[in-house]
Amino acid sequence: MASSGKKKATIYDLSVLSGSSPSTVSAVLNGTWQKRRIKESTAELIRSLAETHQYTANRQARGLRSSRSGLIGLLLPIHDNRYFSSMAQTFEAHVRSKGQCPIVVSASRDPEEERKTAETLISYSIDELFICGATDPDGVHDVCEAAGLKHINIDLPGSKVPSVISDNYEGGRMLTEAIIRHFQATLPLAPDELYLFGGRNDHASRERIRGFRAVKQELLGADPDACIQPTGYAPNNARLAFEAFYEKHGRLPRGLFVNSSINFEGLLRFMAGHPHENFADLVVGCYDYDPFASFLPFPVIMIRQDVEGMITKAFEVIEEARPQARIHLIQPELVQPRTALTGPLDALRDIE
Amino acid sequence: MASSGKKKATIYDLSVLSGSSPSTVSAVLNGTWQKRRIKESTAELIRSLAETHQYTANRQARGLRSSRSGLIGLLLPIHDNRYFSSMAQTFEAHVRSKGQCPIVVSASRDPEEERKTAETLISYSIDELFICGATDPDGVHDVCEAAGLKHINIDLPGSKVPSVISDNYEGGRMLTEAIIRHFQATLPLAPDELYLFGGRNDHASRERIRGFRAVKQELLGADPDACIQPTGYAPNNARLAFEAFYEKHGRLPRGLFVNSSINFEGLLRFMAGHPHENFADLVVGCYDYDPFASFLPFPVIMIRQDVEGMITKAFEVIEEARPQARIHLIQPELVQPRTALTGPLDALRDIE
DNA sequence: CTTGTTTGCACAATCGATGGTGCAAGAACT
DNA sequence: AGTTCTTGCACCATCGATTGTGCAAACAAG
Repeated sequence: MASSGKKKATIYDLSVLSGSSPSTVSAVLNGTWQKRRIKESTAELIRSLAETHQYTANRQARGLRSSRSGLIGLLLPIHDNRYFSSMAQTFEAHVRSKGQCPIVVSASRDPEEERKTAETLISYSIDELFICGATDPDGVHDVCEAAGLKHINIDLPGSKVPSVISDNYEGGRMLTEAIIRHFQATLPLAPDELYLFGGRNDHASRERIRGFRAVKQELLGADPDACIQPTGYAPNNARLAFEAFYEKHGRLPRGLFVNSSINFEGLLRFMAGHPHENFADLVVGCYDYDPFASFLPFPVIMIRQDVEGMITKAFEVIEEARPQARIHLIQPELVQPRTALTGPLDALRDIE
Repeated sequence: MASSGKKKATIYDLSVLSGSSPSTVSAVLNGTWQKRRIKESTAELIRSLAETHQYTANRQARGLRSSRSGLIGLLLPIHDNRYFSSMAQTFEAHVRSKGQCPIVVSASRDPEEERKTAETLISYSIDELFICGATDPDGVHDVCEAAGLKHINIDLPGSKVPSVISDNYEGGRMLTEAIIRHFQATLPLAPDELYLFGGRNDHASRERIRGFRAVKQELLGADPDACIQPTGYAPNNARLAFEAFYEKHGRLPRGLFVNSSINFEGLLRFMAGHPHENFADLVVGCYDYDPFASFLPFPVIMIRQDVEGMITKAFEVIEEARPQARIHLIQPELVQPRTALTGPLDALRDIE
């Protein structure tokens, strides 16, 4: 690949060119020169030399010396999903606005991989780590703790440091209620016509399920265990669960609470094998927002988690001196069918 | 945040503990010890000490010395979109399998930001840079070139180094033809009933438009200029264009070629203000695949670009000794309506 | 028992930036 | 003129790992 490049200029090069010492050059270029009483004219000279020689500091050297890197990490389960990708997008904007460099990595919901990934990031001396949706937040905590790295949990809580998460109980309630109300004008739902699919034994799923069951009890008067089907997060497992149900009952439940957009993809895979008409009376509630899903041929009620709110709060909390290991709840938002919300992309100007 | 952490162990700590010199410790731990004729027993001792003290090398120090970092960068326009997020997901898997650390950053389609972001990555001594969907690939090239950094273009081509991109002309043809054929059984399309919306003056859009026009000429016998509406990539600009058309004609064209899923979101925003029934005879072709979009209430034909293929090819090409600045075309795939394809996530096991 | 080899490792310079300390020249003051 | 400040910068150790070089001890050969 193209590599004719001469070596990058260093403070030593500039020190020779300017006739001052490396430390002076360093001070001028990193902004501490006032403190070091460098003459304005000297600074000016060095700055212009740096400009013409396209100097940029070697961050590895700086980081080595200062044991900080300017990197702020975000550990995600996956990239390929609107919820997490908007998390990445929003995170990036925040980090950039602080003049630091975001580094976003995914760890596939694997506790071992989460820890190893954290180790790797630590070996680059990242300054802070945002742990988002980790399967084992406390495992990652131990790794961070041992390295003295500031960190915080998002999306799924840990018990050792503060966590900023959606109010999943309330969100679960809102979504369940919205599904039920959607049927009230016509043929009201029976308790065993409203199922929850997807998710597993994590805090978010448990809270959503708790909200789901509570509202079913309140509004439908019953809450059969069989209506809870935590099939994990893989789309294909969800698909299999839908197939199994369909096989057994000859149809889907009229009301579906789908635990995440990833699980919803499992529903799509199921549907690909069946004609649309089979789902004429279906109402789906999905715990996650996706603009395209909102316009599907059956009513899709969605929950949009407040990603911007969570990231903002997380940055506030992580800066606190002695943060308590408490959970900060961020309210999610109910999104009616056929709604196209704006997202982080709308903050970007479109360069034509 | 939690920071009781003792300092991390260094080779100097281990050298004291083991009674050997730092260089010996270094050699043992980085695998060059055979070459240095270190006794197996010495190596064993050091390895066990490293184990019990949880030693991990400081990559900034290593990178400073060796002027490599183990980081491989991916520069994206945005995160928050299934095409680019699957790019990130796939890229990450490839980099991890090479034992290196992926670093994914977005630059908002802004040429200036693209260059600055590349500069930043370079200051961390990244080893390679994959430039994906850049508005100004050659501008980024100059920055990389000056730093002697290996790089390659993906998705949008540059003229200075190899590029791996979709065959957008062929994809445009396929998609256009599929839209037209979709109407042939019923009431065939007239030339002025098939419009293209979205995209701008970039290579991908130009090629897709070229394919679009060619097929219209071939199959419909005409290709009016007015049918090309390159509204940029922002969803809201696309929405405005649809509104304007609707205002003027009282309806949308029956056939729509939408340049990207982001532009498609603009169509959704337009639709949110109008009842579904208005779009009973609509057929949309979208140049990008999104599983939810594929199941919308009107036929949506999509193009899935071969992300895995592009990334694989890019890794091959970037390793070549003297790569030519040529364009490698990767064939995209036509996706019929109501199709739920598997993606990079399916490679992950689901931990229950 | 001397000379030549091989084995096994230690030493020290180096990557580029940072920041504490020291010191000369000029200004201010007595 | 002598003393004390202040200004303006240079010097040097340091961060942790890599790597070329040198050298003693162990061993083999004659």
